[in-house]
Amino acid sequence: MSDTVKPLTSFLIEDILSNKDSARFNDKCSLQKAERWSQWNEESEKFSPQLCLQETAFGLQSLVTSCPSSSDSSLQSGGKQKRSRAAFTHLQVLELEKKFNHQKYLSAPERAQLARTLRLTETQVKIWFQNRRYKTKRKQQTSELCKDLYKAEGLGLKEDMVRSSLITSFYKAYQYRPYLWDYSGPWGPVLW
DNA sequence: TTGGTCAAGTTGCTTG
DNA sequence: CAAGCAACTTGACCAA
Repeated sequence: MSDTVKPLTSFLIEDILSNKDSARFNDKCSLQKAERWSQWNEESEKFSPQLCLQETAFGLQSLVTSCPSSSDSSLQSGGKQKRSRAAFTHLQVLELEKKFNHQKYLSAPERAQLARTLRLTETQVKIWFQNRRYKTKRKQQTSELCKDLYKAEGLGLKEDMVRSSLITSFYKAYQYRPYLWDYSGPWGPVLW
């Protein structure tokens, strides 16, 4: 039995809410969560976290990402709005990585197109590319440092020590997203 | 509890 | 002046 995860964006929330009486959405928990999300998204225009629908082998659907529950408070003690952090789906990240491997910078129309395709906002795509470029640069700097250390004589560094350190750091970087391995580019396994 | 990851926030700069 | 960028920082989330 394999489950698939789909991004749930505003149009899907609307879909759930408009079909709340149908058998398709008889999962009360999902409906309540969608209603809370809808309210929460209206209250917080700035943040639009992604939800996911989980399709099981039985055709039942339920929301699988974290969202504000009735017991949750989106307000912190100081009365401040709690910051949200969207978790992009595997498919979204894969497509973003694919695009990033092809080109490091997007034009406005390209960004809009990608955002539409992935059902993300243009800002989310823009920020993702900014963060990705910075991450790439940091990884390259780290690997350069490792190479320099390896080259440096007199430090007593053995090749297998450097290799092992690189493998450890790369494993750590991808431990939660192993599916990105193939898209890791020149800062990835090429290092060794 | 702690440390790593990552989307989003912040700051300062450039460009058109 | 708005928009986008680099270079961080922050805060939520997760695994060990």
